[in-house]
Amino acid sequence: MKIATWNVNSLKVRLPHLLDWLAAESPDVVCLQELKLEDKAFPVEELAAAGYKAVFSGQKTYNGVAILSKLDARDVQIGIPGLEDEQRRIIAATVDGVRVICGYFVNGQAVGSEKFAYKMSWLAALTAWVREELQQHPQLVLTGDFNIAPEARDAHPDWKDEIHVSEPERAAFRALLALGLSDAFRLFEQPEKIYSWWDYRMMAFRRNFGLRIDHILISAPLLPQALRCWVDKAPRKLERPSDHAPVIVELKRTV
DNA sequence: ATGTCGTGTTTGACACGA
Repeated sequence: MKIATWNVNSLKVRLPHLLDWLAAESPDVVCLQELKLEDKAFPVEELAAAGYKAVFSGQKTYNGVAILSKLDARDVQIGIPGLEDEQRRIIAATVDGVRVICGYFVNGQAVGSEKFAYKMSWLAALTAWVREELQQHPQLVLTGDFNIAPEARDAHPDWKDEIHVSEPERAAFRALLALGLSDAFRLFEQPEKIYSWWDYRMMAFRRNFGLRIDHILISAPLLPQALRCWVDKAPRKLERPSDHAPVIVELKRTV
């Protein structure tokens, strides 16, 4: 069973990339972020033709999340319960007995800004909710664009901005791990300087000037099932790519 | 190096978010 996350930065623009990638990689579950389209514009039929069901929560221009799956997605939850938020950042569903939470975490813009305060309070609300979800669903995957590079090795050495690498953000990431989750990528030996996002500017991708901010966290009962986890840079090399590359975890599980 | 994208509107130029 392969579970993937990909910030597509406009599903409308990236649909051809996505369909090609689904055909090539055949993931069982795909969490998408930054759809940037309203629900009525979601490409339900194109994805169904590719063999995927979809649940989604979108809005005009910004944000928007979806879970694609070969099997049915059950018990769909949109947004963090109890959190007033117009920004469509969270969708959760149960697929084949695994609770999948797909998140487009707040960017935060700059440490100390109003948006940063929103990021930190949003992270606190998410953490409290995921704690409850874990009690209901021991087999849980929390994945998406976290907009946090957890450790120094997850940021290019020349990264100077504080946002995405600040201590409060990293502490919030560790608080999620402390719920009993593990960063699937770090369960395995990995090459150095593996990132999942590169700014469109400054020829960042060519220079590998990136951050590892897209993550797949898995709960303890799933640990024995984890086979591998990797970043797939192939779609980032195409014409008109998303600024993010997909991340995939493979679980030993029959679907 | 206010650099590139995607989307939207106050639309063929600029604002915003990332």
